[in-house]
Amino acid sequence: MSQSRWKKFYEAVRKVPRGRVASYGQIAELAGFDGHARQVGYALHALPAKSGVPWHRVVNAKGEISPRSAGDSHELQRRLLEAEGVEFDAKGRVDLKRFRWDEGHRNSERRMRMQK
DNA sequence: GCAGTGACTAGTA
DNA sequence: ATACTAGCCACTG
Repeated sequence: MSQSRWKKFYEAVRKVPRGRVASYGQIAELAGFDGHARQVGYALHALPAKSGVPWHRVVNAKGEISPRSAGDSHELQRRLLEAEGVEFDAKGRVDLKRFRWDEGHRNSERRMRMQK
């Protein structure tokens, strides 16, 4: 089944640390399917709620919670993220400069220091 | 196999 | 800054 393909995405999502977010493209790249950002979204869409995958840490490239075609999961997503300490601006976007997760996260600390 | 669809992105206007 | 466009590619009917 195609699930095995999505499993890679799920594993990648699981790597995102608490209190951080990653973009769909980032997840795809991390999973070894660079450029398949859309499929990440599709995979998460088909993801069972009880899978244990922190899907709520995945946002689009703008740091925004991508609009769903249906459902209220976007509200849940925001609640879960705020519960982890992720802040949203007035437009409902995450401050990527502070919360975007970098694989190398080499500049994380530097950013922390420079952080406005 | 073709056409429509989408929880995306990077470009362009 | 926002709005629209064209690539993108796997899934579905």
